[in-house]
Amino acid sequence: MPDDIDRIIQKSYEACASAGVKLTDKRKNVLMVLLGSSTPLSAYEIVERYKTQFSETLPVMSIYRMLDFLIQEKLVHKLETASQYMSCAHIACEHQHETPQFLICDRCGSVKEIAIKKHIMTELERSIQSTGFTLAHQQLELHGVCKHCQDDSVSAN
Amino acid sequence: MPDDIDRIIQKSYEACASAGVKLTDKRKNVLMVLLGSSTPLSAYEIVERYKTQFSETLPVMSIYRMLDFLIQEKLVHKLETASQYMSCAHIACEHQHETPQFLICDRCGSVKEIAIKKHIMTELERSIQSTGFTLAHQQLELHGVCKHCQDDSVSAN
DNA sequence: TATTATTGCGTTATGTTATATCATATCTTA
DNA sequence: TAAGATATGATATAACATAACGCAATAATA
Repeated sequence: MPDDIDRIIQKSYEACASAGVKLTDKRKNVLMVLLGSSTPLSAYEIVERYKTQFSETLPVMSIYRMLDFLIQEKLVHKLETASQYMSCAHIACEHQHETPQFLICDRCGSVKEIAIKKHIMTELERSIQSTGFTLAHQQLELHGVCKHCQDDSVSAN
Repeated sequence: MPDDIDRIIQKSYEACASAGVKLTDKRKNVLMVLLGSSTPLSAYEIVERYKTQFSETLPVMSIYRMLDFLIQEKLVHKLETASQYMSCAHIACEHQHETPQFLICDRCGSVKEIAIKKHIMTELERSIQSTGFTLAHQQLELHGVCKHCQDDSVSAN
């Protein structure tokens, strides 16, 4: 896992470099916090973890700014329905990013980022455009219960 | 328009009656506030409008409770991505409610509630289920720019 | 109709998420 | 190294939301 993280960080540096922006130490650390979490985190939770992991207390304001940066560079997603932030699952992938679709487990809070099939998205878009509406950032957030939690509740019976 | 509202309120009473719950005066008034607004409102905005329309100041806490009730009875939707509330566009319709899909204009704040095509939703669901995930409340919120605002920005050029 | 239970709502306090504003520090580059 | 740009810190406050407790109105039932 740490190997993975190193590789993702490496890729992140490259992405920022080619966009002409800088992945500062603190921005990188915020990204590391998110990479190290199995669930998305709120800005305030990031403050907590940052303190634990890096022995430094950052003001929330700074965290929000760094999140803005990371979101801009598509290294982090914001889950609007949960007010939480998570690292993009595809930083180290070679392929282009597609429409992100998030499956949010309302029981354990875990989130799975899956790519929505192109043709479904195309149809969706078409049905939207017929109303004269133009989509901005396409992102779907769907709430439910993940496989793991379903299994748990079965075995609990 | 007032006729429409009367009819919707009437329908709402019936829906609550058959669900065995009560649409109190205040709950009804909150619904009226939402019905009278062309855009979704935050809980705090509802407090303001309630004061104006009904000359009575309700605590936010109460508004939240009434909203919870109205949402439960499917008379009101919460837009998670905007933290705002709006009356369901289909209270007075006869047909069953389908997956609500909201097109939220990031420029003027207006929201259009459209029904997503059944087969698109089915496909979406299938691709989700293949991951073991079970959907809870299906609701899509899509952000963009509405036709009206697009036209405005064209004529502004 | 008196008794009790339930429901609806008010009140107060506090938690959570987010942004505005101005100050300071650090990095670039001429 | 000075000038300007970028990044971060500090403080305050706004906006959204819930917890906990209690009272009052209504409903259920003896």
